[in-house]
Amino acid sequence: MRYAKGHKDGTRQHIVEVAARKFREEGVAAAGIAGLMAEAGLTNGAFYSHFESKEHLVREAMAHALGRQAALREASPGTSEAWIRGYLSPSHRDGPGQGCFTAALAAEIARHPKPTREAFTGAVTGTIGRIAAEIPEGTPEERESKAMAVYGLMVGTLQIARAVSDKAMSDRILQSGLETALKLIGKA
Amino acid sequence: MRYAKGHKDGTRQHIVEVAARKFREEGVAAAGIAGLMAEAGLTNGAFYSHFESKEHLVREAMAHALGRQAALREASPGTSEAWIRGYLSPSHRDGPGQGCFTAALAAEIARHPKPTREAFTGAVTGTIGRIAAEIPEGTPEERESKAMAVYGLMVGTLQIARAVSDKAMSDRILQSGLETALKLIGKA
DNA sequence: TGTACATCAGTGAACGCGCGTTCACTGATGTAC
DNA sequence: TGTACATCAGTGAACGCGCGTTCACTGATGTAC
Repeated sequence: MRYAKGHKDGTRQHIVEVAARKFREEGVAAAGIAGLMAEAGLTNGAFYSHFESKEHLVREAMAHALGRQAALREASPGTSEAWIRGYLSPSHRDGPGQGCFTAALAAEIARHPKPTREAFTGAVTGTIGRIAAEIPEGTPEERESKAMAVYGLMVGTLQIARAVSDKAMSDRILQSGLETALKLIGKA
Repeated sequence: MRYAKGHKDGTRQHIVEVAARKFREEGVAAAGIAGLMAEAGLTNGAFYSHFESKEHLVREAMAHALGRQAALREASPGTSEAWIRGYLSPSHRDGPGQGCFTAALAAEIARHPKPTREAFTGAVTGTIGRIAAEIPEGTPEERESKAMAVYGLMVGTLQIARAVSDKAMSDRILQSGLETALKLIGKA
């Protein structure tokens, strides 16, 4: 068969989306090429006509996931509170595949090559900037500092809530993180 | 050769220590049995006369690392501030092998079988309890809630500081997390 | 219009490798007689 | 005291398996003449 114009770009995009989900769900190391391609409806061999290596796909999947999150935030600014409530919610905890890339994979990204970590750094800088922009009081430095702490709190809290086996305790952890996060940005 | 009494226990303990370090440094999935045993000065075959499976070693290594951290904290109570300063320091960021197990592996633990997550839950409960005990004000519930948020902040902040490729930014993230954490426990 | 060839996204078998796990074996020592 | 056997921590080769990656091939379509 021959393919319509833009077909290959579409396929590539589809692989990136599947990867972005599977990496967050299973971890980068645990998600293999063959399984990924099968879920995208292709065979393993096609992978290397789209990407140079698995590491390059990691970069693209990360850019996709982080970019999507940024776009969603930009689309509805001034709603830090709603964003934080969604972030520290049971449904985000229970659905890592469509959730925060940082919470799912920061520890693993820390062990990846520098180009991957550089791409990550750019996205984190953006996220912190967006949080800082909505903090009502303080100098720019104070607001950036607070935004960093709030983001750290959100990421760590979500991770601990995911790792803990006791549901009631997990819920309390989310709730506690939420209250403190809102207090820090001056919304409670 | 025949071995002295207690020799096998010593060997086992040594394997657990090596594993606790390598898991934190490389991740559980990326640290293999053969490499682990070689670093412990043994060959791969000996592993299964000490442990039932890799997953059982994960549990033991986690208990070891988390227990050690708890013991260190108990040995010098009333020094939350010093503990938090050490936690959110460049040297902790740069030495995950001897550092916080949660920050290094929480996301991976979340994908492990329930018994592993249950052991993790117990340790986290203890850590939160110790932080809560040193918060000066509030009802027990309020102090537990604050302790959960502080621990989440510490874990997330350390992870982001580790993943980011820009050293200056990483330092600022640690510093910001530190200031806010101290403020939350009423020490600044 | 008909034929020969170029294009190219995707197939699927194979590569070497390291994984977790198993197992027959080693060899130094302790014990029984 | 000397010999035969039991014990057992550790060795190292091998198991099947899935990994990331390579590559010869397929087959539908577009293009040239």
